[in-house]
Amino acid sequence: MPNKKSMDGKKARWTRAQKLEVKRSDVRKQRGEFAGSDRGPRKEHSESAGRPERGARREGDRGPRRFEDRPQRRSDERRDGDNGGYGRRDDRGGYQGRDDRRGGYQGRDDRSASGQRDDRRGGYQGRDDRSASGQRDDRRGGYQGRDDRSGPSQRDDRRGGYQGRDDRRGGYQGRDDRSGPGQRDDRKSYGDRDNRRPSYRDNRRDDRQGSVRDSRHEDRPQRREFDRPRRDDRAVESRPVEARPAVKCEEHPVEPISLEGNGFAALGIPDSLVERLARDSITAPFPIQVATIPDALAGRDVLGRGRTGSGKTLAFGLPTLTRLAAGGKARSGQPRAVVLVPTRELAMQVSDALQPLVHVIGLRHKLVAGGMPYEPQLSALERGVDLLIATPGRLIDLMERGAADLSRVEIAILDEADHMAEMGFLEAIEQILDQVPAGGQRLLFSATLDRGIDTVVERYLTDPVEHATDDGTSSIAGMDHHALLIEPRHKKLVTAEVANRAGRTVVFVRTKLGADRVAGELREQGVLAASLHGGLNQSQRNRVLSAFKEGKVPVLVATDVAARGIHVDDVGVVLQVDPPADHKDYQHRAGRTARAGEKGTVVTLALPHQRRTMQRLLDAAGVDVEVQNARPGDDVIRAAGGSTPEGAPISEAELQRLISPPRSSRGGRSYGDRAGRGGHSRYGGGDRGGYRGGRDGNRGGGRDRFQRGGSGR
DNA sequence: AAAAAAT
Repeated sequence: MPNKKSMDGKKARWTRAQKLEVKRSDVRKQRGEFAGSDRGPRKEHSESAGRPERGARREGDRGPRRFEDRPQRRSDERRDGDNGGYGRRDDRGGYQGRDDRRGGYQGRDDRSASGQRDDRRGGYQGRDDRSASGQRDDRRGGYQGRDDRSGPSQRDDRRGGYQGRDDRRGGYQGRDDRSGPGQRDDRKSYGDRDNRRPSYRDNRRDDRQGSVRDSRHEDRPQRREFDRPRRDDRAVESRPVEARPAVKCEEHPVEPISLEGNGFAALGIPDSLVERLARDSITAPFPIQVATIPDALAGRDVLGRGRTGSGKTLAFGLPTLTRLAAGGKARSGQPRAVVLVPTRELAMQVSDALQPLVHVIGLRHKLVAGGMPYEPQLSALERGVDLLIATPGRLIDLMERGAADLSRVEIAILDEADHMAEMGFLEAIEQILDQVPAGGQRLLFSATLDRGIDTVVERYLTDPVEHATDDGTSSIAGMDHHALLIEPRHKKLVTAEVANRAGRTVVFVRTKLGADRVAGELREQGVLAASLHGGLNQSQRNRVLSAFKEGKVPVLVATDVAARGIHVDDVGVVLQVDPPADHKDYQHRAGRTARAGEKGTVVTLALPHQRRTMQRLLDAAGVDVEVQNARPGDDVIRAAGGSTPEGAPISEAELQRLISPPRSSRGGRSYGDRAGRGGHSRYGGGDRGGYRGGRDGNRGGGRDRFQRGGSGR
C-alpha cells in the first residue's frame, strides 16, 4: 500500500481513457446500425431509427424512456411498478451489481500488492464489467429520438434520457442550506421565493410521480422548513417546457420599482434583472461588478480578482444571463453556458444566488454536482438548460455518459479559479474546457491570480481584460488578528475558550479526522460544535452547514472545505487550531469573517515549533502582528469574546438532534443514511444511535446549552 | 501534506 496514492492517480487517468474507449467502441457498434457514418446520425438518422419505443417516447411518458449507465441503482427502483414497458430492465441485472462493484474495489487492494499494470483493469473492473454487460443493451435502445444533434462529434451516444423517477428522496437533500445568501444578506429577500410556489406547484409533474411521491407528502408537514427549498427547486426543475411563459409577472413587484439611479441599470443590465435585484434591495453594484460587467456584457474575456463574497457571483451572473437571454435557445443536452466551481457548497450558493434572476429572464439553469442524485440532473439536461452550474467531477461524468454536451457552450465561467488550477483539479478543468468551442466567451474569477492559473488563462482566454478589486489584503486589513503561541497541553482548553463565545465561530483544522476530534473535544467541554469536512456525505454536510447558518450550532469545526466556499454572515471569529498551509489559505480562511463590512477576529494557534513558520506566514499574508505567548484565560482570549466554558458535556446525540431536520425521518430514512458510506469516522456509530435516541427522548438539552454558550460572553 | 472533485 506504499504507493497506493500514486497508483490511484494513474489508475484514475487510465480508467477514464479506458472508459472512454469502451464507450466509444460501444457506440461504434451501435452506430453500425446507422450505416457507419462517422459524422454520426443527424436528425434524419435518428428519425429513421424508428424504434418501436421511439414514437411512444414523449415528454412525461416514462415508460419507454430510458437511461443508460445509471450509476446508483437501488433495489426499489427496480421494483418500480411503472416500468412496465421496460422489459430490458433485466439486462441490468448485470449492472445491479452493487456487489460486483464492491468486489471490484476490494480487488484494488490485492492489486496494489501485486502490480500496477494489471491493476488498472482490476481497479475499475467492476465498472468495466458492467459496461461490458448490462450497459450496452441499455444503450442500444437509447438512441431514439434525440432530435437536433447537429452539433459536432459528440452526439453519438446520447442516452435517450431516463425515466423521471422521482422517488429520490435524498434528492434535494442537498439544498437545505438554500436559505444561504448569495452576495449580500439576501437571505430574507430571496426567501420570499414563496411567492412563486403556488404558481409553479401546479406544474409539477405529478403524472410522473408514483406512489412514492405520496408518501413523501406525508412527511412534509413535519419538516416544512427543510422541505421548502427542495420543493421550490423541484418545482422549478419540473416546469414543463411548454409552460415556460409561466415566468410571468409574478416576478415583478406590484409597485413599480424605480430604476432611476440604479447602478445596475447604468451598467447595461436589462430592466427585468435590475428590478428583480431591486426587490431584494440590491441596487448598488459592488466594485468588482462595476469593473467587470461592462466588459463581460460586451462579450470580452474577463479575468476578475476578488475574494469570495465580493460580489463575483453577480459579476459573472448578470452579464451571462443578459447575453444568454439576448438570443438563442438551449437544446437538449447542450447547455449554453457553464459555471465551474470547486465545491458543491459553492455550486449551490451560486445556483441559489442566480435562481431568481434566471427565472425572471426566462432561462433555465441547473446545478450539477456530486453527491446528488443523477436523475434530476439528467432530466433537466435533457429538457434543455441554458446555464449549467457544475462541479468538475460530476460534469465530466455526465459528459462521458453523453448527457451533457458542451459543444454549444457560448460562455464558460471559472469561479475560484485559483483553486481549480491546483494539482489534480486542473486536469479535470482542462478536460472540460477542451470541450467548449473556442471563440466563446470565458470569464475567470479568482481570489488570487497567481497560483498557477496562468496556464489556464493562457490556454483558454483570449485577450482578457483583467479587473482586480478588493485584492485580498484589503479585507485582511479590516480584521483583528492574533497569533497565539501556546503550549501543547493548553491547546484543547484555549480552543474551547476562544470558541466559547456569543455568535458564530468557524474553527479550522488541517484534517478531517482533526475536525471530528476537535468538535468532539469542544462538546466535551460544553461548547456546541459540529464538524464539516469532505468525509461527510452530502446530506450530512448540508445539515451541518444549515444548522450553522441558522444558528442552531454556533461553532463549526471545518477543514479547508469551508475555507473558500462558505458564505455565512456574522461569523465573528475564525479560529485556526492548526496553522494554515500557506498565506493564501490564511487569507481564505480569514475571509470567512468580516464579511459584508462587519468586524471580525482571526485567532491562530501555533505550537512552539511552529513559531517561525507562523510568523513568516503572517508576514506573507500581509498581517502585521507578532506571534505572542498565551495561556488559557489570557486577556487576548477575552478580547476576542471568548471565555472559559462551563457547560456540561454535550453528547453526540444532542448534537445530532440539533442538526437533524425536525422529526425528519420516520419515512425518510433515506434522507441521511442512504449514502451510507461516509459517516463520521469517529462518531459515526454514535451518529445513528444519537439520531434515533433524539427522536424518542425529546429532552431539549441542546438548545439550553446553546443559549448558555451564547450568553456566556 | 491535505483537501476537494464521480461512483
